[in-house]
Amino acid sequence: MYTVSASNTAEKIAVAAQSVLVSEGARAVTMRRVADMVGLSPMATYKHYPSRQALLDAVADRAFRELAEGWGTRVTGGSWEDRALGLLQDFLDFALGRPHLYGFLMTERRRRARRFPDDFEGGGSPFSMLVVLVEEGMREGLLREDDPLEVTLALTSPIQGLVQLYLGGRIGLEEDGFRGLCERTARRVLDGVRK
Amino acid sequence: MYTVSASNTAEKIAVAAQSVLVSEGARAVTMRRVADMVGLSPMATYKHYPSRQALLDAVADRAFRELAEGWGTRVTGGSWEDRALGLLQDFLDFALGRPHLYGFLMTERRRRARRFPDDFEGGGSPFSMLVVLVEEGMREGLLREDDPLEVTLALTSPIQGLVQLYLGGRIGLEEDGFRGLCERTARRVLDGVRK
DNA sequence: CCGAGAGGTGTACGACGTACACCTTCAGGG
DNA sequence: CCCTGAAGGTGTACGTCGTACACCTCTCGG
Repeated sequence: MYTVSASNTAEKIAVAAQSVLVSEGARAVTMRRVADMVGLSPMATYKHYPSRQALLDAVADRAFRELAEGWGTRVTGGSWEDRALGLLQDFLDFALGRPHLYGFLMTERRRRARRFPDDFEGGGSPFSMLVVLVEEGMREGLLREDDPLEVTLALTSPIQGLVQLYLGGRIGLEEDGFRGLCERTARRVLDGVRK
Repeated sequence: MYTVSASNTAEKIAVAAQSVLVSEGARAVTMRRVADMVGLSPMATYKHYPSRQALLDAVADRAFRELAEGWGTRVTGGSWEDRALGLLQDFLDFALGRPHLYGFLMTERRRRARRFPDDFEGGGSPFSMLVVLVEEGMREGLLREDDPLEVTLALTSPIQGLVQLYLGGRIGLEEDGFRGLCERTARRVLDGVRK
């Protein structure tokens, strides 16, 4: 018999940390503040996580797991293009709906996830789902024969670049306008900009 | 008659801050450390910059100005494609050669540069140079008629996305391999991934 | 019963940004 | 000539942060 939930105090701490991270960003996640939210002294946190960094790592893992459940739920049928753009919407929902979390997971996190095929390390990332879709597209003759992983990168990286600009305040568009820009950009990659 | 260099102490401070930023990142730029490098007490810094944030802003401005001098020097002639890929190389030289500075200017900086046509706010950014090239490409019938700004974004944002992944340690390639990936990705955007 | 580990506490240290009061130097107007 | 005020520099101190450390107090298996 193994313990199902070792100690939910650790979980409570992670939940508190995650809520601060989501609403105010990683800088706002202080040990004292998190401990306070859970009703503990700051040092009690260290009985569950050896350091702030370890706590943030745990939060990252939690967040990844939660996110993995939501991917690909928007559009499950329809044309190849509909499904691809559905994944795009899922990704933008996350990036624009939880910008602090996005910034934390995408730009601050080092240490994890190597080898770009993994991207989000879990199997259920939008990246890996798109890889499957790209392979399908090649089989069906919709896409040019090419390295599926690199083609997927060609489709995802422009969105990541645009989101980076948008969240950095460098694109003067409302959210709807920005979503439109992302979709147009995705189509340009599909069809090429060359005559 | 106007002052040519108001006070080079302020400049010395900025230079010191910049060197720390370039070699170790923005987090490592502390007032005490910078002051020490210049041979001042920490509080003396505040006679020249009202806050750490203001100092970092000044460093960002310096860095932008320095960078603007180097763009587009690599390839001035050759085919349209050669010149476009030359700008790509310039950009990668910067991003991979000074990763901390890149991260600071591209992801940490808020406050500045709105309206994506500006991008790097100066006229001499690789973005604005590429806009010119894209407009030329459209005039000459090399590129499909389209919004030049958005087409330029379609060409630059994948690179930014890839660099973000690479600097985040999420792409398991050596620098040369990564540069190759960037070039192949740029070509995929030019030609489209669709059959 | 007891001893150990799990979980909790308060105190304290060193780093940080920076407010504040103070000092020095020096140019220029009375 | 003094005297004033700005420009530039100093040391001290406060509040915040991560976290090391010594300590306490349950609970439970031997």
